[in-house]
Amino acid sequence: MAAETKDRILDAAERLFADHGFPATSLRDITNAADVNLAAVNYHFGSKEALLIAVLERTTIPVNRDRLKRLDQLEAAAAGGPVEPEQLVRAFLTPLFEQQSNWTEHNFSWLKLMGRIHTEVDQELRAKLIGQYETVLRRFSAALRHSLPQLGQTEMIWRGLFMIGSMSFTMTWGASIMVTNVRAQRAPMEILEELIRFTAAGMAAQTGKSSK
Amino acid sequence: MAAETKDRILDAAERLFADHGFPATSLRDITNAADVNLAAVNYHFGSKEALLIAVLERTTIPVNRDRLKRLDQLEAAAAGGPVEPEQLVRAFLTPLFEQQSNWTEHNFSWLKLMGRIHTEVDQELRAKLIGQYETVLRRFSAALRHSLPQLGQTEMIWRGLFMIGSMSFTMTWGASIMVTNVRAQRAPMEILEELIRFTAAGMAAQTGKSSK
DNA sequence: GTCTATATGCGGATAGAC
DNA sequence: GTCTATCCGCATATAGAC
Repeated sequence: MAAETKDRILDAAERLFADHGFPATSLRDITNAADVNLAAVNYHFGSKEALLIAVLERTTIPVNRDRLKRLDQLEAAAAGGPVEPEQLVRAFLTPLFEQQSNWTEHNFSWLKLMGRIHTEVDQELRAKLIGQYETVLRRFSAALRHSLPQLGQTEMIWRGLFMIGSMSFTMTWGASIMVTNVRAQRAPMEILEELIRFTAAGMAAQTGKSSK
Repeated sequence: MAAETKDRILDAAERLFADHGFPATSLRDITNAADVNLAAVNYHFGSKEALLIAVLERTTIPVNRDRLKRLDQLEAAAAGGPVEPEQLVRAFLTPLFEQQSNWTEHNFSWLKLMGRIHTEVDQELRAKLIGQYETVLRRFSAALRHSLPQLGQTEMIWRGLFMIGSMSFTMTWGASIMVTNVRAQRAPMEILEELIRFTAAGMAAQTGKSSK
């Protein structure tokens, strides 16, 4: 039953962290929801913070692996030439959405949690998590610079930030908005397509120096 | 000294909520930083949550007033015709950045806090805050539909969400990124211009049904 | 209005029985 | 591996002196 207990804790923690945030979620909330003993978290994971890391890595590792695989394929197909910016944006965003494709109010916890992480976790813990993204960010920004040579490096950094912001906010609030606003109803993959169109257009927008 | 105490609490709370988040900040942290007595918060504001609302409203009210004023001017100038989407995006985003134009690591608390609110505060409290935005959102989305008639209502909702995501994430993390990455150095008003270019391009991106 | 002292409860973590 | 019982600190909030 050991493995099952661990997974039940991970599932409950993922959902509760996503819904209420990390500091606002107690171990008692988690162990009650998972229907396991209070002491089990510290037995299996060591601490609340280590539990958070385990929850995140369960998904970030395969997502980032998939991102790099897609980028490899695009660059191989381009044979040294630039890749379409929209293809790069797509390769970066798609693995996230595929991770949890049945995106309903009660079934998109990891996405929502990842959205939260960017704004909620303290700097120190965040630094650990960002380490996992180093390769991904480096390779994608190099590819984008190649395909959008008119962009300066500073512009690239800021536009990348804007893109991650759209993505993260959408993951955090998208499902809630679909619940409260019937007009917003869309399948997750349609929302992904909307997000790709929006961010690809933003990334490729004219730079400040040229005139309209 | 009463008014001064209240303001000192508001200033300290704004900075600490922004840096560490609402649940992770204790009243002790706040009253120590403000150099006032622990009991002063409950005396002046009633509760920790009421203090948060006071901190937010100190800025949201003038910002939203300014947004509507700018929109009034644009619509008056357009005399019933559509307003350029970029002008609408500019009118929506500028008041925020002007609110705290000296944007350095330790001097952009309110922006950062507003970025956090979208992801950190629980649904119930957020609903109260969103009430203040109702008029603003309704009027801006009507104006955008007028100037981008090819967008369906659903697409408009999602693109608005993407825009708010970019804005919110930039406010939360922009200053930290400037500190850790020298290449990202920019004046706040230049970042605002970058954000306007990015989001205006995204809002105006071709819709899904048309071909590239 | 401002302070000290304190009520009361929840938090993470652990000791030790089974 | 799982449980109960408990430690101990910090949280918000308030009572009541000044």
